Amino acid sequence: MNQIWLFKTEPDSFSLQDLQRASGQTTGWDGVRNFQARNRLRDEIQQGDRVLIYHSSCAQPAIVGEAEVVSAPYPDPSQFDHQHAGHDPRSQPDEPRWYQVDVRFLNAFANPLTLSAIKQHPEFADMELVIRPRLSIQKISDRQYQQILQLCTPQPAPA
DNA sequence: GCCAACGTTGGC
DNA sequence: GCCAACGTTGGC
Repeated sequence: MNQIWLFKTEPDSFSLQDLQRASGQTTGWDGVRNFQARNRLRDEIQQGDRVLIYHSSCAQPAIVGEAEVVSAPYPDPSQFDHQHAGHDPRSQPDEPRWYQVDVRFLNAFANPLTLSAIKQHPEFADMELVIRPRLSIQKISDRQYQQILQLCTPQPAPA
């Protein structure tokens, strides 16, 4: 059974549109440097899982679209790259500290679901986005996912 | 740009 | 293993 996740990204660094334009509409989701998020990437995420993409630290924080996990977890290569901001001197190739997966673009929502809208909906009160906003890899329940999809789909035009 | 919340580090 | 200091995140 595939799980649904929410990945946060700062659109100034890497946006959903960047993913859409990427080669094969796919990118390695590198740069996660938080242990709980790492544990989920390494131990729980599976190929085929669904990913909601969330834009943070921007004018309109919102869930903006969807992607799909298209690889198994593997060590984040940037941790070994001395030129890279994600370099971690404590990582050894035989004992990597940080992991990533590859994600492929699926779609951009016609109506992005803004954080302020999420906070206005009582049924989202237990979302990790609300109660643990700093965690960068979040779990989404099936029920939450269905509600999010409904809110992100264009509403029929008034008659 | 501010600042509150929170994760990580390191001395003891 | 505690906890103070420090760094980072991210909404506003």
